Amino acid sequence: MPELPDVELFKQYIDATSLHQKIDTVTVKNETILKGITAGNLKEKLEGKTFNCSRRHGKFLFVCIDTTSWLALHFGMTGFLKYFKRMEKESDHARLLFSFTNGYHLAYDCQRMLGKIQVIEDIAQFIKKKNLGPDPLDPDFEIDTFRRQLDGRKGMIKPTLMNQQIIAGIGNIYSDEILFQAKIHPKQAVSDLSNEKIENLFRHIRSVLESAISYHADPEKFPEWFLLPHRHKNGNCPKCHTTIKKITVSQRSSYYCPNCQKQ
DNA sequence: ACATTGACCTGAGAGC
DNA sequence: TGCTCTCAGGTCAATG
Repeated sequence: MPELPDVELFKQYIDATSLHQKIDTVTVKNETILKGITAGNLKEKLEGKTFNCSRRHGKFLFVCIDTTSWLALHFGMTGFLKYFKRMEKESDHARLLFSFTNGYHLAYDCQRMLGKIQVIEDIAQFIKKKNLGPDPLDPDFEIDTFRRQLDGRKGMIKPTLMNQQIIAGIGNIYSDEILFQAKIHPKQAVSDLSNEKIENLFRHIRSVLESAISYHADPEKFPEWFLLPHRHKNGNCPKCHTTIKKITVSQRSSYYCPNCQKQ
């Protein structure tokens, strides 16, 4: 689930539920999701503190603890957050639990444990160290930046869009949606894209991600012209009704319309 | 420097 | 019912 739109919604969720609440206890249920910090040190670092603000870059969510530290959350393939009061409402794979003094809890749930939580000192430094590309919803991300990022690339467009070092936040699902809206075949070589195609692609990156957030990243609420609700076996293209095709592109399944997205 | 591959995890669902 | 196999929206290190 967690690509940029999902993580943006997690941010809104944490802002609406967990900011400005005193953390009473931190329970680490599975230490594998911690990176660079032990359960004991994390407890020590957080208990008695308050989450004051949050930020997002690509698929990372940052929650500030104090002036010199942030909690950096990554959700892997199956991570999400859940805020609840009664313990029987706790989700099945809660790996980390923040219990606030108001009696509520915030769980970090991650079934496959591919997500990671760490404590960092500086977001800009973290982004630089990971070599993350620009966030496509950042107002400073403009067409010229995008062109520069694609310059010299020889690979296929889909894996390029999913490369976090080129643009941060797009995964398997939304790359399919963006390419569908931009009418580009997932295997199209980046070097073969015309200027016009690149501009069009740039526009669709923003519009798809923004729309997805506004529809709560829920395929059931997506408008009819989205590919996502039809992105399955025997699905039909919402534009021309051709049967959606499934292929493998760099080891990930890709769905596209063979009529609208010609190579 | 860039592109591609396999490994890392767990569990749901399909097929037998 | 129970077993096995495949697949899943993530990255990362190692290889060509």
